[in-house]
Amino acid sequence: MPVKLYDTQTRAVKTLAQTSDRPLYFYCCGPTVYGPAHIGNFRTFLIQDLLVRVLKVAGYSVKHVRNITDVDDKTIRQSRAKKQNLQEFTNYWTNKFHNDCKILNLLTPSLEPRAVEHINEMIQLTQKLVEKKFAYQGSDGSVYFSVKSCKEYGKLNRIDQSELKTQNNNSAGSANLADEYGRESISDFALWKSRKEEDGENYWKSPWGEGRPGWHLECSSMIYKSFDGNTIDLHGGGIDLSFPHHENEIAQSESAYGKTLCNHWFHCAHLRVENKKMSKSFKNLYTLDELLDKGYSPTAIRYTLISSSYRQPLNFTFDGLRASQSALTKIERFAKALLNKLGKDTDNFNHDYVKADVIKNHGLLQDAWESLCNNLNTAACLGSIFGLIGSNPISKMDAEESENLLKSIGTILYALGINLFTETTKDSIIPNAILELAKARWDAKQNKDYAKADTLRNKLKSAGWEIKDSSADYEIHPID
RNA sequence: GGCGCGGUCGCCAAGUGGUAAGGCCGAGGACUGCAAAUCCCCUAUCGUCGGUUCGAUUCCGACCCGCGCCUCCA
Repeated sequence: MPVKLYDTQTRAVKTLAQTSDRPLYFYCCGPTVYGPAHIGNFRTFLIQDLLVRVLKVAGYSVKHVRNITDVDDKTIRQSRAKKQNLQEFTNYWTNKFHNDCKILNLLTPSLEPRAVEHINEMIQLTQKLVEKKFAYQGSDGSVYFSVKSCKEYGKLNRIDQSELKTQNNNSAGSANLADEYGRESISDFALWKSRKEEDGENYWKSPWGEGRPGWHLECSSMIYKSFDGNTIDLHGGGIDLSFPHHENEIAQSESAYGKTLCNHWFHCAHLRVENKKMSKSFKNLYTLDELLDKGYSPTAIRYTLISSSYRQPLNFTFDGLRASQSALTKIERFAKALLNKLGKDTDNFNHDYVKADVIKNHGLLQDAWESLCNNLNTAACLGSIFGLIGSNPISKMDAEESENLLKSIGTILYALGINLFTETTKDSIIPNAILELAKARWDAKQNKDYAKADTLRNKLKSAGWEIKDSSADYEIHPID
């Protein structure tokens, strides 16, 4: 099944095609490791992960490279503030990032290059640009890319160079003080930044003196190294990176190497929180830990962040999180009913069914699967799943049909990165005293001693547990 | 000012040139000793005004409103 995806550059939905028999080359701008990633960052990483998963189920092989930005203004500033050396500091936050990724069920990329390990490549790239007269050393010692030397500059974002020259007059932001740096033109950007006092020990030797790489340069170098200088098939990141970061990557790489950097650009829209832009002053910039502390499950968080169109800004709300949790419960009930039909319990569902099987026919969920292949239309996919659930098909199905449907659901859930029945901890930590009270109440109820049953139920309630009966059994749940 | 994105049921949200998926919440019903859970069931003409068309929410134009980028923010 071909996977189609919107391309920022051509502004059209295009089919992703693997070049010859090599994997699809996919590069993502990864995190800058100077603190915990927030859920907005994770939206982008989750959408990228969703794409990789969909590609796998669709039968593509993918080389997924996601970098770690571990040397830049922020990492240097923060590490010095904490009086740690840069590596010690970024290692800590890299580990934290990996841990968060694991909790959110992100697949590990094929390769995770670190910027600080590519300084030589960055110097070589800068040298090449200087030799070819695309770059120059400014009066402050830094090396800048000359935007006017690059005729195609602006092609990703359709920006006219004449606009760039006057941007500090037209820009909504504050004036961009060109003379604070040694640039010839306001739109030129730094490839190599000369050493400054505030960089501390974080500098490297180069033909232009001691200094450190510019941010844009890092990705160009890591892409070149990771994919052996080949044009890559797909490049992703948050929409804010489209300009200037990705535009600058194109300018650097294509000017230096004379070949197209990337054929397809994949950008994820931003997250808003309670309808406000995320910011520390609004106190709405949540990290994964903060949401987990509030009692939301990782699966519900993941579901919330991937269940609407990645090209639209997502308004993240706690109502939305709760809605996701309810929706997931609905899917779990359905899967459980199917499993019951086969005489199975839920314990091994994720292991036995949630897999990246490349199957031709997704049966009753073919529509759901095709929606995912169509520009990652998760909303339509989920709509199909719930449509099926609502049609109440299980009673009419035999064992083989039930088994097939479970396989189809498992495959789609793999693509979505959703595991079911993972909230087992709640049940496993019920104290024995509570278990005994609940049993006593159930027995009283069976004996039609309702007064006693209700007394015991109230007792449980005041201890923070509620009972939910079905005809043959009961469940114990903690009260939120 | 430039480049973009959007305005669909209370909230979230998909979608199509032929009269609107789905989720959450809510109403009603069944079931239940009661409750919960569960099941059933109900709720929109798609920002405004024009145009094209046999027919537009879907195409075109104008307008109103919201949002993003144009500062090393995913």
